[in-house]
Amino acid sequence: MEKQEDSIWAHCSSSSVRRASRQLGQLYDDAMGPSDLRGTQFSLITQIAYLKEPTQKELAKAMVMDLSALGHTLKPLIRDDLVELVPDEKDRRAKRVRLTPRGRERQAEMVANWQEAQRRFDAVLGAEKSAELRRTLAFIASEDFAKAYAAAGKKGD
Amino acid sequence: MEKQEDSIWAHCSSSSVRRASRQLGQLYDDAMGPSDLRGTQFSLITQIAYLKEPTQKELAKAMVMDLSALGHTLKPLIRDDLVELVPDEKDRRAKRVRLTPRGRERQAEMVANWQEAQRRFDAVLGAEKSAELRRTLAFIASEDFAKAYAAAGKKGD
DNA sequence: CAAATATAGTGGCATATACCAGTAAATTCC
DNA sequence: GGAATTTACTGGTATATGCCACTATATTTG
Repeated sequence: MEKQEDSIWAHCSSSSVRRASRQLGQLYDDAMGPSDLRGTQFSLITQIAYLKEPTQKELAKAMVMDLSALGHTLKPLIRDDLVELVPDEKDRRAKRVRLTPRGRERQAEMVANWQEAQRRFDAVLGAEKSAELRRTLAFIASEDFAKAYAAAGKKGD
Repeated sequence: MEKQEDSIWAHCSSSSVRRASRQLGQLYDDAMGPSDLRGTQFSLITQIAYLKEPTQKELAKAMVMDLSALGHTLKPLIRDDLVELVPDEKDRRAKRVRLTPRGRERQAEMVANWQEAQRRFDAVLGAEKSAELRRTLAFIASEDFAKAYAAAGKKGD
C-alpha cells in the first residue's frame, strides 16, 4: 500500500495514451514537413473528405470529439478557406462541413507526406504491431467500448 | 491508388492514438467522479510526487511535453495552491516543482478514484491486453522510439 | 577573466479540446 | 395545432499543448 513505486505510465492507460499522443503529434508533424497544416488538421480534413459533406454532428461523432470542440477546431480551416459550412437542405438546424476546392487540393497534397510519416512509424514498431495497435485503439474509441466501460462501473459505483 | 477508401483511423497511428486519448479523457474524467481535478492534472501531480521535486525541465521530459507547455499547464495548479515552484539551490536558472501539502493531500485522495477508472478499463479491454497496450505506448513515448523514428527518415527523406 | 554559447524558464500567440449556457429549428405529445 | 421537449449549433470560458522570441543564468573558449 505504501509502494505505488512505479511511474504512473506503467499503470494508467489514459495517461499512457495521452503521453504517446504528444510524442506522435511531434514526430508526425516533423516528418510531414513544413506545411501550414498540422497533423490534427490533416486528419480532420481527411475525415471530412471520407464522409463526404457530413453534418458537424456526424463529423464530431466520427472524430470522437465534442461538438463544440469540433466547431472551434474548424474555425481556422474556414478562415483559411479549406473548409466551408453549408446549411442542410432538409434540416435547417444542421450545417454540413464541406471541403473547398482549395481544401481538397491541400488534403491531396499532404497524403504523400502523411504516408512517409506513417511508413516510418511502421518501420520502427513493425507493421504487425502497428496494425494491431490501431485495431486496439479503434476499439477503445468505439461506442461499444464506451458502453462497456459505463457498464463496468454500474456495480462498483 | 485511387482507393484510400477506408477511414483514416484504419491507417494513421497518430490519429488513432489521438482519437483514443479523447475517448479515454472523457471516460476517466467521468469515472473519477466530480472533482475539480482533471485526469491530466492528476497524472501531472502524480508524476511530480513520483519524481520528488523535479525541475520543470526534468518533469517536462518525463511527461514528453514541451517545457513551455508544462509551464502553462502548471499555472492553474499553482493558482489553486496544489503546486509551488522553488528556485534550485545550485542552478539559479532552474525551478523545482514541488507539491504543496494541499497538493499531496488532493493527490492521495484521488488515487482511489483513479484506480476505479483504471479497473473499469482493464475490465473492458482485459488485463493482459491492457498491460500490453501500456508497454507499447511507453515504447512509443520513449526517446529510443523518437531516435529510431528520426533514423527511419534519414534515407527516404 | 571576458566574450561566445548553451541552458532553463517566461510570456505571447495559436491551435486543440471540453463544459455550459444560450438560440433556433425540428419533433413529440396532448 | 400549439406547448413541451429534443436536437444542432454558437459563443464564452477554461485547460492542454506547441512554437517562437526573449531574459537570466551557467558553461565553454580563447
